[in-house]
Amino acid sequence: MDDSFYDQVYEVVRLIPKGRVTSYGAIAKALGAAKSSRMVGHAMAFAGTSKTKVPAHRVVNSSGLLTGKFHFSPPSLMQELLEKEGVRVEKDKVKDFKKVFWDPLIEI
DNA sequence: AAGATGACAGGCG
DNA sequence: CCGCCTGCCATCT
Repeated sequence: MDDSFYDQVYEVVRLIPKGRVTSYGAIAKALGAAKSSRMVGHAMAFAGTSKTKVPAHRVVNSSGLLTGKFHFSPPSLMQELLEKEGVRVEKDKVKDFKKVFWDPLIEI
């Protein structure tokens, strides 16, 4: 569980600048596995248990929806962290998603 | 080895 | 605009 697919995801997520968010599909694409978007999400679930600290709260689905907020403790933590970083969140959705969206393909 | 699962994505009604 | 179904792929039991 170290040099696995998840580790690749963590690296990308860790590169996400503060106040920015990205989508699972974008990360999957950056890893060269656009169809493995689900694996990205699964990797995030392990992010909290993984040795490496991963800002999973900066990762949302393609609609900017905080799908995995329930995996946080408390679930509201995800939204709070985002707002604290300057990301507007409304109804579990990222406001101005296009503005705060960070494309790993461009950075990497 | 086979089946079930999942923080998704895209398409359809 | 919202909700449901299917596809995809890696991991786990």
